[in-house]
Amino acid sequence: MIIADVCVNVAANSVRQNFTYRVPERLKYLSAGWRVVIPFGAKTLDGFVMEVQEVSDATTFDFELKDIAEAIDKEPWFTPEMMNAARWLSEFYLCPLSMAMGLFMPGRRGKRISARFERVLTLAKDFDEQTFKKSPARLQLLRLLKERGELRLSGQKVSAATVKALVEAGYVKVEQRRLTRDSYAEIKPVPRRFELTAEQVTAIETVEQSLTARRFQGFLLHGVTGSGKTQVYIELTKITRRLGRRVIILVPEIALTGQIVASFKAHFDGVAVIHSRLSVAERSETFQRIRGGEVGIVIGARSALFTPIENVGLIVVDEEQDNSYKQDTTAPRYRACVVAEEFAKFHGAAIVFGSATPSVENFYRATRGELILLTMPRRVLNNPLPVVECVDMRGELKSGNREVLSRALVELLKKTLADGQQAIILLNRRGWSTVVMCRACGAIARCADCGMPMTYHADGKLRCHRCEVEAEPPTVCPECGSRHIKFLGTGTEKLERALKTFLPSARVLRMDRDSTGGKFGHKKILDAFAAHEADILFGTQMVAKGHDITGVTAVGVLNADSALSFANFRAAENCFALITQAAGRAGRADLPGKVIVQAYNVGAAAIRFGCEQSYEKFFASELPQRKEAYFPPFCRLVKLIFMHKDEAKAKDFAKTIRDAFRAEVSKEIFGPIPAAIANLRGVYRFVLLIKTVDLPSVRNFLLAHGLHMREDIIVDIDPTTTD
DNA sequence: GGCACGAGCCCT
DNA sequence: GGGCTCGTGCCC
Repeated sequence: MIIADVCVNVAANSVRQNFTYRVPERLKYLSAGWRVVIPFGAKTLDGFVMEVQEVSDATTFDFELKDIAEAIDKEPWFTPEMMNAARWLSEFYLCPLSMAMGLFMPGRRGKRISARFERVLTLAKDFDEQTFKKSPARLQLLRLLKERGELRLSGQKVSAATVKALVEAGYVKVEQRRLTRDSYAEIKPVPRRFELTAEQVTAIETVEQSLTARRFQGFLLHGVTGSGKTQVYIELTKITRRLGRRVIILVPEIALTGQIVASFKAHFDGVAVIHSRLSVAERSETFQRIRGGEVGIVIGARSALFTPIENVGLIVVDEEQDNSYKQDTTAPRYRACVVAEEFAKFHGAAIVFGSATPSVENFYRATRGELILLTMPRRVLNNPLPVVECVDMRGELKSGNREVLSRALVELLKKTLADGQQAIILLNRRGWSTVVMCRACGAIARCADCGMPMTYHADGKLRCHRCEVEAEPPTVCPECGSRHIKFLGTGTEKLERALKTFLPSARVLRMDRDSTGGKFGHKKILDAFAAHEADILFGTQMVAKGHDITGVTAVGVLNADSALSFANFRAAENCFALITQAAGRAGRADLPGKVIVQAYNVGAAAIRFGCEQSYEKFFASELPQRKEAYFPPFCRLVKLIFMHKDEAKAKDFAKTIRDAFRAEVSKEIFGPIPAAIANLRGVYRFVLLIKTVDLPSVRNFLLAHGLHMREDIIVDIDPTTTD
C-alpha cells in the first residue's frame, strides 16, 4: 500500500500537522510536490503531497485512512527547493506549512488554471500563384503566410471557409498553440551604453569572485542616486548567466518593475516578471515558463521569490531599505530581505542589497563585515549631485505666506518651466485634507471600522486610507454638536489646486494611489511625463522612487518632516531616505538639479543630512540613538498582537503572557499598549513588543505556550512598526 | 476554516 | 426546559 503525507491547504493556525492518506492504484504515480484533492472532515480540500511511502498492507493506523481523491495538475507543482523553502518559512515565521506553501502558488487556492490556446496557421507546402487566380481570398492568405511564416488566426479577417479549403487541399496547417499572456511583452528594451565607472568595475569584480566560487556571500551596494546601480545589476546578471545560473531581481513595488524590465530586456532574453497584480492565469503561465527553463531572470516585487526557479546564482534586492519588502497583512509576515538571504544560502548564491539610502541594519552589518560593502559615491558621467536648499516653513508663516508652496519653490518652478524643463513635487499624503477636526472639542473624524483618522477627498467624501471605507463629512460635531468643523492638513488634491493657482499655465500630472489604478497605472503616468506631456509631476512617495526621467531638473519635497511625527524607531531613517531619493530625481542627465525641501523641524538630523545627501553623517548620528534606545540593529523585534471583543480580556491575556515571558525568557518585553489600530471592527487589539538578540529562545517560548496556534494572536517577527 | 459538542446563561 | 452564544477539539 502506498501512503502519502499531505499538507492540507486549510487556513487555520491550529492545523499544524500533516495528514496521512492512502494513494489509490490509479494515482500511484504521485510523488512529493504534487497538488491533490482530498476529503477532509466533511469537506473536500486541496493539499500538497510532502512525502510518499510504501508500507505493508498490514500496517494499521489509529484512524481510518482515506484515499486521495485526485491530482490537480499534470506534474508535481512544488520542486524540492520550494518545499524546503516553505518548511524553513513555516519554522522561522511560525506559520502553518500550508500558508508557506501557498506563497509558491499563483492563486490563493489550488485552482486549476485552464490554459488558453490559439490557432496558428503555417504554410504546409509551396503554392503556384496561377492556381489561385480565381480565389483572391485564398491567394491573399497564402501570400501572407509566405511572407510572415505563420499567422495567428484570432483577430484576422480570414474566413473559416478559406482556411478550411486550404487545409483540405494540404496547403495550410493549423496548430493549437498554448497562449502565454505576457503583459510585459510590449515593453520596449531601453539600451543604455555608458563606460562603466571605476567604482562600478570594482563592485562588479568583487561580486564576481563570489559568483564564480558559487558560494553564498552578502553584499551591500551603497551607491548615490544616479551612480548606475542598475548597470551593475546587469553586468552581474551577465556573469551569472554565463555561469549557467539564474537570477532573481527584487524591486520594492510593482510600479518599479516596468523600468528595470526595460533595461534588462535590452541585454537579455528570458526575462520574466512576477508580482501580485498580474492575473492568476498570467502568473501561472510565467511559472510554467520558469519551470520549462525558458526563463533565466525573474524580476518582480517580493512575491518573485516564490517561483519554481532552480539553480539561482544571484539575488538582487534593490532599494533594500524599502518598507514594502515587508509582508504585513497576512501570515507569514515575512521580510523579503531576510527570506532572500536565506534562499541565497540554500542556493550558494550571492545576494546584493542595493540602495542610495541603506537601512541602518544592513549598513551596520556592512561595517562589521557581515556584508561586503561596495561604495559608489559618484554619479555616472561625473554628473553632479543636485543642490538642495531647505526652507523653514515656520519662517514662511511668519512672513505671511500661509500657502502649501514656499515662495522659493514657486520661483524655482517658474524658472524651471520657463527653461523648458520639468519638475517633480513630493507630498506624501493623498486626498484633500488629511484631518477633519472639530474646533470646539478637538474630536477627529475617524473610520468606523478601524478608528484611523479619515481623509477628506475632493469629491466631498471622507475616506479611510486603510479600509477604503467611505463616509459623509460631518456638518456638526458628533461629540459636542458644534458647527465649527475644520478641514486641516494638505494632501495631493489640495496641492493640485495650489499648483494651478500659482502656475496657471503649467501642465500638471498627479500620481498617487487614487490616480494609478490597474496593472500599468503608474507606467501610463510616468510615460506621459517622460514624453514631456506635462511639466510637473506631483504626488505621494511613488514619484520619488527609482524612475529616471531626464528632463527633470527641479524637485520639491513638501512636509518633509511629516514622517518624523510617527512614533516609530525607523521614522528618521524613512524621512532621510525619502528626501534623498526624491532629491535624486533631479538633474540626472547633463543638466544640474535643484531641490527645495520644505519642513518645520529643519534642525532634525534626518532633514539636515538628507539635504546634505550624506548617508554617512546620517548613519553616524542615528546609530548611537538606536543603541541608546535598544532598537535594531542592536536587537531584533517580535511583535505580538492580542485580539478580543472584550477589551479587558485582550489586555489581561497579554499581561499574563508578558509575565510568563519575563519569568521564563527575559525582561525585554514591553506593553501591553493599545495597538495603532486599537479596535478593528469591534475587536480590541493590544501589543506586546519583545526585543531580543536570541530569536530561537523567543520562538521556543511562543511554541511552548502554543501562541502560534491561536487565531486571536498575531505573531510578527521583524515588524516594521512597534505598535 | 468549519463543524460538532458541551457548558453556561437568558427567556416565557 | 429549550435555545442561544462561546470556547474547544478535531479533521488522516
